[in-house]
Amino acid sequence: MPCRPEPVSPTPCASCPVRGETEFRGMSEAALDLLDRTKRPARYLPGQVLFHEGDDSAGMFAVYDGLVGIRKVDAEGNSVLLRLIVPGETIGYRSTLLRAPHLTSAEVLQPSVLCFIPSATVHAMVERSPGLYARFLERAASDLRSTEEKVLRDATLSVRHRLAHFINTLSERYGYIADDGSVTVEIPVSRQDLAALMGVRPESMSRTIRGIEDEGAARFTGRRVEVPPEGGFLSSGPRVRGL
Amino acid sequence: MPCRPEPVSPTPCASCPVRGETEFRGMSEAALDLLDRTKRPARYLPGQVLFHEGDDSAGMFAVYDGLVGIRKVDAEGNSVLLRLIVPGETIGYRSTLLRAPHLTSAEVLQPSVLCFIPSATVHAMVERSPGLYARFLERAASDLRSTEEKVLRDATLSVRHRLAHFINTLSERYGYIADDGSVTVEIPVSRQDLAALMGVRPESMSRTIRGIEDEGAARFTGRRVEVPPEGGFLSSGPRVRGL
DNA sequence: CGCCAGGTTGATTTCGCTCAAGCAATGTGG
DNA sequence: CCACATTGCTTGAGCGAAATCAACCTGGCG
Repeated sequence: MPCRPEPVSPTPCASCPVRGETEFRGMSEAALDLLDRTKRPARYLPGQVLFHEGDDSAGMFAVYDGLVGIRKVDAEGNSVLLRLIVPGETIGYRSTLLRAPHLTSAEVLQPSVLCFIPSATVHAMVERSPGLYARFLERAASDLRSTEEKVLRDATLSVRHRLAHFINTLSERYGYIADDGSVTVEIPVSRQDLAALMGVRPESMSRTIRGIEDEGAARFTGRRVEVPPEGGFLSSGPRVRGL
Repeated sequence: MPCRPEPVSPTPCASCPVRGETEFRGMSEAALDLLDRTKRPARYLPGQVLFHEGDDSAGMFAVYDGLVGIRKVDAEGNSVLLRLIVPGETIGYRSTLLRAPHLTSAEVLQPSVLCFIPSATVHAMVERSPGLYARFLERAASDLRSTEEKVLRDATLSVRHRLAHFINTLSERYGYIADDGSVTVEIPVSRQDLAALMGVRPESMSRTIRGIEDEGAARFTGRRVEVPPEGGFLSSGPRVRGL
């Protein structure tokens, strides 16, 4: 449905505002130069798929701006959204570095600017700066940590508490605090994807939100949540199962 | 409850039967020599804890023989068994390499022989053989993959199907095929841990097993399962939700 | 012997799924 | 410009799977 990625004029990596958070921080001039010459920055629209599970990797993507979702689908067509990728993070590093097929698919969720970095460039860079390996290992470890935490949350928390936790983490990036202390958070994904992110059916998501609204713990309007001060919803945090 | 680890006489790494599957395959003589001089092989008994979540890492463990479980516990005391570590795998590499606290705990589940490798040794080795980083990245990627698959399975499959899948994977290491084609699998963990591995309560595990027995899809006796030929249970594989 | 942890069973409840319909917003072709 | 699909979200009714709470075995082990 959406159109092709539209190339944008490259920002030099040296002055890239998010590079300091990527694996490409602290690299040599030469390596940075190679990156500058071969990267392909482009604008992507929601719905565009960067790669599918099983595809061979042509390279990795660095998120400059926007939001991308990592999805995994089983044989019966059930799917979960494993995680969201925000600016400063990279996508597809595993497949590129290990020259292995993708194990997940990646789909643009918000209008985004991504730098595509061809496999050859990545391999050339890790050859020259061995420190890069350590960075990617950190990234892998971080992804592993968050996925393990997700396993634990999904196994022990109710949908409601999982949602609270998710909105809590969102609030760091997508939240604003009003004068009265209430917090408004912009949820950057559709209801369906929100459900896929919590590992439940869309209907269950709807009902959970309904329940929260009914008791006034928060107000959902479209993709916006408003949590009252001393939010009966967020600050309650993960408690016992039935609350 | 169980006693201390009991040191065993070291097998030289050069003739270690499982080294070919570890990250320490294909290393230089010198590095291997360092490993030989500083590793501390010992025998461990079920129940012994190698480290707790939050502990600083003193080094990593290589599993020579036996079985270790990786556990994660939340604030309310709920816990899941994230994965089992079998011979040829390493434990605690993340914390050691990144000099970060452990994010999970590790508990011996079967009588085991483990080589403890002090942090200093690990760091000295990765300094000298940069290829080691690639190996650990592979390991991290592999752990990430299996954890992502677990998220998907837990979200989409019934307890029964998750159990079938688990026994299926166990059968590769712990299964024997009888003359009549039936498969017997040794389950190397307690019922409690089996439940924690599936992310359910022990009672639910009991009932699930009961249900499978009642319809003759398999026979459970203690820690042994016998699945009849053309196993109505394993080969059925993950199907629809309700089967 | 009595205790205790691990495991099973029973009764009940609750949560989330299924199937089905309804509804608003958007798009499309005549 | 209107009739009509389509898509995303919500709601309802009923069901089923797993949690909860509680009791009760069983086999080690002091």
